[in-house]
Amino acid sequence: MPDDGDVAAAPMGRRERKKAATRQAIADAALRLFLERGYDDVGIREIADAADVSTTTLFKHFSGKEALVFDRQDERKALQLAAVRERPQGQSVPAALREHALRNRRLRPGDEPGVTAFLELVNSTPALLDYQHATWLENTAALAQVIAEESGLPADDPACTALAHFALEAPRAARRHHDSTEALNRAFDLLENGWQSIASQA
Amino acid sequence: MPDDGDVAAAPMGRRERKKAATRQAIADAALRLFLERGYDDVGIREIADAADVSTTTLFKHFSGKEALVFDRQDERKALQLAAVRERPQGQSVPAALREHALRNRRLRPGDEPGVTAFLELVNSTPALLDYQHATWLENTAALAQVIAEESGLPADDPACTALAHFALEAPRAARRHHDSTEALNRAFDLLENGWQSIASQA
DNA sequence: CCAAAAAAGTGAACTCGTTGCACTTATTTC
DNA sequence: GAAATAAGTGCAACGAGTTCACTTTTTTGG
Repeated sequence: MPDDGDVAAAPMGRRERKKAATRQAIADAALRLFLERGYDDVGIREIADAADVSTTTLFKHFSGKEALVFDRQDERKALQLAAVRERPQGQSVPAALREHALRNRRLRPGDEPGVTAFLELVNSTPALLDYQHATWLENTAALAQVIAEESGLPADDPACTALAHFALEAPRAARRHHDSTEALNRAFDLLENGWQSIASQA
Repeated sequence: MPDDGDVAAAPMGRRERKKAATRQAIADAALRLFLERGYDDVGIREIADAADVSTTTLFKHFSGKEALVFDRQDERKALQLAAVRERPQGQSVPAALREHALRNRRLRPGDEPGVTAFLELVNSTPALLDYQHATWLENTAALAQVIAEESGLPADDPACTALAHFALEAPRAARRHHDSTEALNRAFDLLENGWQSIASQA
């Protein structure tokens, strides 16, 4: 309680700071337990106990068990939109999406050790893969709009939604193959070739 | 024991017939209750009671609550594969998939009244939409193989998986737009145009 | 400065899908 | 006809998620 060591980062009241701290404590406890013993073998009540809060409080901060793991998906979404908006001159929209997808694939050796363990956790837990994909797809509308802007097509052209949706699905389609890089490339070949005839009508 | 509507089925023993009857009783009770009061407002125990079985028995016949609603998805999958295999001469694979998708869209006027109510139930229940889509996607591998056969591409070419996956996703992408027919067509335009350059390499 | 609103947190009880267990039938097989 | 096999039973339990009535803390404004 007597915690006066202010680091003065943002203009936050005490209340907001405490709230953020509670949230962080919960997320940290959850991630630690999940990494130690696996997602399915850790219960909500255990997490709440470890973070020293009640389950009620936990659910006021997170919408569900899966949400405990993905605390920062909004950033990923924004990065994807930026990748399209700020693509090199002359590069097509699907080409930019391809590049971005390739760049953000399951990371290679030489990342922070925590990151590897995190991805291992996600990739080995069906419930987490599903949740991640579902939230990833929420970017469809925003991405479709960016695509429309960048292509000069009407904002509500269903072709933009289609490209957005397919681009977001591509990683999941590639997941079935041993060589995920080639699979991803083939999927984007399809989209890139198909998009040419659509974009040329604009 | 009422006569089975099934045509020329294998010689069923009494045991198998009773099992099938129990299964049907459960499915019937479930659908009736769901249509009467909505999916979320009917519990498993209620359904078991209505079908006069125990919940244990219910779960020996169906893998979960959602499976009670979709008793015959295998047929739909087989029909899609057939639509590609038996497409008209000279029609491309994605064109056949487009036709099939358009033909099987929801709610054309003039079908049996039960069908309309059923689709209404599914389309208004997120849990059912998700489940339906998940099982629909299970057709990806089979569809990819048919595509490979029909295109002369290697059986494990990721491009086939990509086209299969995207074609199965197209209806979901189109769902966001008011004019779902146009949206579906735009999505398949993308795939059809893109596929030309891939298929021509075979 | 202090009362009262607002927000965070609590703990327990509850719903609901789902599973495990020990058990009883009914049917098939030898 | 006995033994193997499979269907079905009833009940208790589990865990995720939600709700409720309640306490504590922080903010606000007269």
